[in-house]
Amino acid sequence: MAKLHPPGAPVAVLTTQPLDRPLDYRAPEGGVQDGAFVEVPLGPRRVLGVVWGDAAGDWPVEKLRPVGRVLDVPPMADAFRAFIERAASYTLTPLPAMLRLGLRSPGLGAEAPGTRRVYARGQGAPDRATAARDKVLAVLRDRPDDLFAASELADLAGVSAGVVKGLVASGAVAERDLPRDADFPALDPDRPGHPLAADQETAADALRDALRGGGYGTTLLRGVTGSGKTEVYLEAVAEALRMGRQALVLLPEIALSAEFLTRVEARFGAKPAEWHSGVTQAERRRTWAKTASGQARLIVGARSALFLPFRDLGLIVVDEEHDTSYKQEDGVLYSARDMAVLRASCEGAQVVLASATPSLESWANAELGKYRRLDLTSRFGEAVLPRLTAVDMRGEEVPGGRWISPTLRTAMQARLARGEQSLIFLNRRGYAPVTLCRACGQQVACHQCDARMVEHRFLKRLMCHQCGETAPMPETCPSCGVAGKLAAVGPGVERMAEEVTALFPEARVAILSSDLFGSARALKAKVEEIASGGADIIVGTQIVAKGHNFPRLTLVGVIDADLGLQGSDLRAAERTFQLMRQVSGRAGRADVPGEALLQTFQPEHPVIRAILAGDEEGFLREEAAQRRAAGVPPYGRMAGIVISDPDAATAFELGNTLARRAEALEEIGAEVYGPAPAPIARIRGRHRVRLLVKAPRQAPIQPALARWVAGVDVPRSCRLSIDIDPQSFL
DNA sequence: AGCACGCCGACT
DNA sequence: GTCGGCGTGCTC
Repeated sequence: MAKLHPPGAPVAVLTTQPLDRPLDYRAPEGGVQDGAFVEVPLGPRRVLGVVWGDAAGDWPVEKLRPVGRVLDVPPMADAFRAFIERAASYTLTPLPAMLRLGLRSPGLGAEAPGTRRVYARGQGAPDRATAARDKVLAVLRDRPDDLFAASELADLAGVSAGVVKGLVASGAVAERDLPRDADFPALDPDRPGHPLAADQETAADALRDALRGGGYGTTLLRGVTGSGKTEVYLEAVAEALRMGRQALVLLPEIALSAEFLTRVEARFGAKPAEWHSGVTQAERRRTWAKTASGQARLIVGARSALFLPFRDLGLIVVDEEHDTSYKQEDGVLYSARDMAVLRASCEGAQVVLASATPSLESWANAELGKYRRLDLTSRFGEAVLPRLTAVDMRGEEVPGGRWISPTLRTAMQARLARGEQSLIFLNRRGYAPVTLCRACGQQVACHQCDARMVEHRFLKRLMCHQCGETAPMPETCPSCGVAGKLAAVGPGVERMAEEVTALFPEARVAILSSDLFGSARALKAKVEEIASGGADIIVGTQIVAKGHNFPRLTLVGVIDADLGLQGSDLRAAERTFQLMRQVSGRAGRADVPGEALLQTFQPEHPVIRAILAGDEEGFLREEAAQRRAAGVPPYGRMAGIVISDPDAATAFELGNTLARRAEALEEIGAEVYGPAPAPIARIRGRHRVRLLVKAPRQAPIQPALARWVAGVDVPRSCRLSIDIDPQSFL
């Protein structure tokens, strides 16, 4: 329980300053509670911190400085502090860096927010009717109970904000000031939901029981695309709300949240709070405060929402739990899926991991009995799973510079004739992955990275996919200077769109690729346009695999099913399997059966065969057996260490020193591999060297790694990062 | 992270 | 002489 420290008592305060431990201070007048948000003096500055328990006592009491101000915010709950500690030691992240994730509220410690002016339907009639005024009144008639910001209402009506304000005088539009920290609307768990199919009802019952039982538990909720996973876990959310507890739903991509918010509104009668990079500062501030007070009951967000100050968290849902974007790859390295489980175990909450294609980790945990497992078997409505067929490219006549086989072309033609949509999938952004000089044979490469520059014809530029650097498309070869000999080699989505347009000049072609949209909002608008029939053929990268619904889509053509199988990464098979299943699942959701054609040069490859057979259990069992034999995750522990330095020799020297002095790792039975150049050996001008540590499943890998790294001197110019459970084992 | 302290090169 | 470059180390 949170302890109260009397005035003048020594207390520990954790700040976000990189000091790797809390510092001791003197409790202020009136005392202070554990978890309180405080301002403390640090050198010449005042910084934000959190009271982190009793003082360490290793600093002379007479030298302690007093805590400054205690902020008027609910203290950080014991469970949240425990989570930050455990997350820090699990990921080997310094405590202050982990705390920083939990203090991401804009303006924490600043004065209370003011008001915002909102507009709604008024009682009066306009003094004079104009076309613009009618549009505004029409919007208000459609949504009589909504409150709008002036600009929001003007946007919806397609007029300027002046029109809205002009209507206020007559009383046709009512103007009100709302506090910026207004409560979120109440969610009603007892509104009638979608009628559930029998297997959905069984699964929902199991989740409700788990919640009512109290305490921590994790459930893997499996169901093919369209089987109604969302309806099932919304019933778990409803149960958490009934119990008076909070719920968190994590989504892998912000663009998906719009559809989800609509479903929440349909189920609970109001929208939940949102937390992701697209949310404004003022709104984030409100969400943070209302999460801390417990007033916000359901939060929908990106992985960073795991670090919100919940008052009583009862449920975390990780939707599309296999999605690789849940792994944070820069800054603090953590897997949101694993951190969700950790947070839930600190909070005594239930976790639901939902996916059509679960990660091998979650599947293995369910096999071991650590997770409960619920399977939804039937596809919702009448829709059936798409038929999957391989197109053996060895037997297809495809001219050079073209990638669509006659078989796929015929299938697309048939869809076009029937007015149905086709999706051409290629997981490669840009026009062509390689730009080659036909005079000297060199490929155009990034100056700062060991990576090729990728031509983006829409941008009319070359782009490095590692560092984001762009350059104008050169006229002459950067290596030999010869003009007019640069040639695009290989396909990217932009080039596929060109080929599709050439094959079907009458078709409307849309490209979906993450780099073609400046904002999540623009992407969302495009997706909606396509879904409502605004395109005949969609050409897309893996962004199309992430749960967007295209009801008219009946054919998926995978240009290169072998793409992900190249290289020797241990997760290559798992990733390819998941991606192919997810992409194929886009076809035939409504009442028309779908078809997926997978172009491959190796139809006999075990992974391709497993995908075609649709034998997910068999695939996972086979993959699990191989991982077990190799002693790799989830049947062994791994950590990746990346050392980077402007000078390659310095980085290698540190790598070699670490490899030589690995006693701390040998003690726990772990092995060290490397150093070797990292998969991308140079990024932004820094040379990267990688070591891999493999340990037995039960070995205490984190403390051993900490002792190991502490035993060597890291030169100032070197950066060393440790990634527990790395995604790629290359 | 900031910020101060300090130890060397080019200016009034 | 001293102004300021940024390498080094400290913050309860």
